[in-house]
Amino acid sequence: MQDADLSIKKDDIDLFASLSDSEFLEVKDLFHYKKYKKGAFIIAENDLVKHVYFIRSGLVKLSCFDDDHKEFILSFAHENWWETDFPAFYNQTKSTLTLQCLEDTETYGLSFDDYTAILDKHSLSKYFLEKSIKGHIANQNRILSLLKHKPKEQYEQFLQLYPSLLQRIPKSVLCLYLGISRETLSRLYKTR
Amino acid sequence: MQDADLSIKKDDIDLFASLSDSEFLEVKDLFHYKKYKKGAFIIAENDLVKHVYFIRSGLVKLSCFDDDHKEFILSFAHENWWETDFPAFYNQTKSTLTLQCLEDTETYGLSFDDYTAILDKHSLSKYFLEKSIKGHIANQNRILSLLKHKPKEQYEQFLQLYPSLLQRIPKSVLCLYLGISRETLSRLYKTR
DNA sequence: TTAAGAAAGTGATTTCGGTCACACGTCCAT
DNA sequence: ATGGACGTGTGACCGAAATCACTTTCTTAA
Repeated sequence: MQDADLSIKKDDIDLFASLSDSEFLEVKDLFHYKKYKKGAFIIAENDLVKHVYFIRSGLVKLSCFDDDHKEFILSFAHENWWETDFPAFYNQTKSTLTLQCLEDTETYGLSFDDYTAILDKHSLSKYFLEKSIKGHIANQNRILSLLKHKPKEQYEQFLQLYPSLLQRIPKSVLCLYLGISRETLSRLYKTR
Repeated sequence: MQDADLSIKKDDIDLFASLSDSEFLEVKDLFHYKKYKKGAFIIAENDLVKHVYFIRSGLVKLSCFDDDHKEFILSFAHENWWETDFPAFYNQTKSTLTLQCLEDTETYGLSFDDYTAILDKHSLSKYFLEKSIKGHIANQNRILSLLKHKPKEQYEQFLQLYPSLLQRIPKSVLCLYLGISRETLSRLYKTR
């Protein structure tokens, strides 16, 4: 294995695009590479959430569990997304959510202190603002389809928005995201 | 009516807090004051969405209508919130959402061009990023309570998070936000 | 190759919440 | 004061989806 494989490169994260070469060299070591196996937890319940994670490759789910251990999926995050338990990250408190890999995945972790530092020093807040707005719009669409609570429409919206994800996510997991039972989901996409 | 009443002051919008007096003078004229009566539309369907609105006082609802004119409420916005039809604002296209006043409300509108300009010139992106992250966390909580779709829990979460809003919003409107029928909402808070 | 487990399909039954219908009260404007 | 608009409460009914129980198919690892 060569050295080159272990060090982060400028086009590994789109965040670096707006930085000069010297700025990139300043910040590159703040991003900590880590590899997880399918099924591994990046964040487990009650972890202290020290990092926000850039997903370099793979697929993860951000979930919440209720009192009877029923799972609900807040979001899927795949290549080029940032994800973490945001309430816990921002307040530097214990997680109430879990972040678990649906595939082998590679991440770059950025600590809270380093995150706040680069916002100020390199005015990268515009980058994160854009990501956040996109997320906000996606969330609103999600809320809308949940409000309408028509299982068929929800499934079809997912199909339309994320056709490529459909192959990567088991139906038994997808239903935890759509908020419908495994059985109705199964019955859905055959009667169409 | 005196002059002073018509001009924007530094503590009218928390955004101005991070600006020096001279910076404030530079940008203050970009914010356009407008007053709406209860029931008025700030954004009607198919409007070109030119502004993002800071709610100075009052209460508005951001809604979506489906094909049979059924209404769904994406969010309520009250004092010190920014609101608009974000997809339409960011792409400068026609609105698919409506923004309507539940009370007499005062707003400061900021145009898209001026918005993008002040992000760069005065690095106010950190301010908007913080607002956006807060919105993101609120949206995730909302998604979670919709996923669980237990009417009782949804109502109780709203009660807990926004107790003061409860008095300002008719039950017949609240149910469009909670995603439950007027009747079940009515039956809910007496059998507890 | 096979055994074990995970994921998915399907029928039967139940239940929660939506819809419909109507009554009641309050607040204005005529 | 009267009529109308609006917001709300409540009963009866019905249907879509959850739940339960079981089978079948697909993975994966020994």
